Amino acid sequence: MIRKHLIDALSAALARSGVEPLPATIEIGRPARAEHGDWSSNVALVCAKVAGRNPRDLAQELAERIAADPPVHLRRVEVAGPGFVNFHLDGGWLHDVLRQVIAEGTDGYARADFGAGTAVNVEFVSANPTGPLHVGGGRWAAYGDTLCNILARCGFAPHREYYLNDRGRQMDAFAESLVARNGGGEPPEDGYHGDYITEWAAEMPAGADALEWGYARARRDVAGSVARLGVRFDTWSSERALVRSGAVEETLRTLEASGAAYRADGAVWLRSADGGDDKDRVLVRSDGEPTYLLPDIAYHADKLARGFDLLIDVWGADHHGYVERLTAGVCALGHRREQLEVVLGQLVTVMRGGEEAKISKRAGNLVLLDDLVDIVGADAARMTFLLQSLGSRQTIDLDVVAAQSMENPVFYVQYAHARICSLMATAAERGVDRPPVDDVALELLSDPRELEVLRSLHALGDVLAEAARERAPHKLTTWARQLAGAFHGFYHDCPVLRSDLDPPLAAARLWLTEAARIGLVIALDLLGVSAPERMESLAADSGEAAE
RNA sequence: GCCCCCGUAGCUCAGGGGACAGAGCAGGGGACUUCUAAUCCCAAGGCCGCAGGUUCGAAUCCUGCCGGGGGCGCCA
Repeated sequence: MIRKHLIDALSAALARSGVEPLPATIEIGRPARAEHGDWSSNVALVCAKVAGRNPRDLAQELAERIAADPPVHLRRVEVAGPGFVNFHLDGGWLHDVLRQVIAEGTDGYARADFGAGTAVNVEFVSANPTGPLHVGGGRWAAYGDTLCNILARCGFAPHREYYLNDRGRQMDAFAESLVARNGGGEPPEDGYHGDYITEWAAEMPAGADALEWGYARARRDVAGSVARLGVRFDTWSSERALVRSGAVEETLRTLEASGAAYRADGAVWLRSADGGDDKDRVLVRSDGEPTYLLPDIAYHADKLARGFDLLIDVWGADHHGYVERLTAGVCALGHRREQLEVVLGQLVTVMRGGEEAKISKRAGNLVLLDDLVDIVGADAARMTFLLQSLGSRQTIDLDVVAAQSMENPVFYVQYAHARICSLMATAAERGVDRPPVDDVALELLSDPRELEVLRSLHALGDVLAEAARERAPHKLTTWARQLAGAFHGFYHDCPVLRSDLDPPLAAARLWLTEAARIGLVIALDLLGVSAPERMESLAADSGEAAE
């Protein structure tokens, strides 16, 4: 709202100053320092060169024109630094924000439609169905799920998908290991040696097909683990089913027919080097077995055939070398490069007992996602994964996490929400009157603490759009912490229900509190973290309280 | 050798062209007869790995180096 008014004013001033061509976009931002005003524009700096003007002079001229025909809420406009045009506003623009938050509520506020209904398939986790999910899998689960939540709020139509590599050598080794343990023996050398194999083998009914049974067992286990984090997949795709359907063979035929694949040395190769890869890659080995790549290409073609406009794959960074060949294969089938986007996440390092816990399903020294959730709870676990960008490696020290679980930022944010609920409950108890927001004198909200909460709420729309566009859900986490901080500060300095408070101010503050609640609810919901109405006591939750 | 990611306060990390770089934790000092102190405030803490370049402006973009992690198979 305010942004549009200011940009319009700048645009008009530029036109009247004879600057042409007018810049394609005029950007305004929120300066870091209060003395630089509420909003700031660099247009004069950007335009100075093409306009053949001195930036400060141009900025001065723009400022004068704007002052002569001031946009709403403008108090004064100044030129600063090398040529910034700084807008100093009255608090009214923030009171407008408050009205908007209240009017639009948790469903409507900060909702965008730039996704334009784009059907986007987000594939994440996709760990092999040969065992329980380890801690690292939680990062992909939390990331993928929250990304989908954010995309949905921005107008996309996301679909959560898990791909199961349920055939091949490792599945055979997994099945053999189950059979061996079931018979009281040792798994083969290259089999799976974890304790869970022994446990699962004991559960396996006599006469069961170990591969089928083990697959179902593992899948159920993974589904249960991610469900504890609040993650549910819309589709579990099976590689075996894909093979059975003939889609893999058909993909091969299509690639060969178009010349994208060729035979050499007894194998079938993909001309991936033409698509930007280092070299051509084998699709079918000389012994007739397809490599990983061929069914993967078929799988991605299948996803596109199911009507998705965009595929987002969330992979561990250890697979980065695989991106180009898959992309080349998908493009060779006639799809556009932009339809497949691979997000690479750095791996999670788990520390235990002061040293790195090497994660290997085969060796069996797993640190399970379930273990982490047992220790810190689902909310703290999920928040932990969403704290930092996927590009930076995450180290989870189980000892530290257990010892400091109460210091997890999730409680800071949840506490803000709980405080609000408590405030509202007290207000209801005391029968405090809260007239409709339109009847309340919001201009009474002028304390820096109050305005800070409103500024924070205003930023949510931008934060969400950025998080969606950059596939960076952690930006929302950062925002939630910021809003919670602003609210805690407000709560501390600005009494809402104190008896000596003027009723009009109390009413305005109650609405401000309600707006903060709306912001927190939106963020916590998108992050997949609960918004408790009260915090459980500290003592009851001392580390091993596993629910 | 080539490719990808990272290097910011003692620690864990935000910030990823805009003005004087932020938060949490640890450590120092304060604030509860009050709507929950899981909170708040103050002080302290930085050649933003190094060196060049682009730009009116670089922690941010480009190049090179250094350091850490990962990947370079007719494995998955």
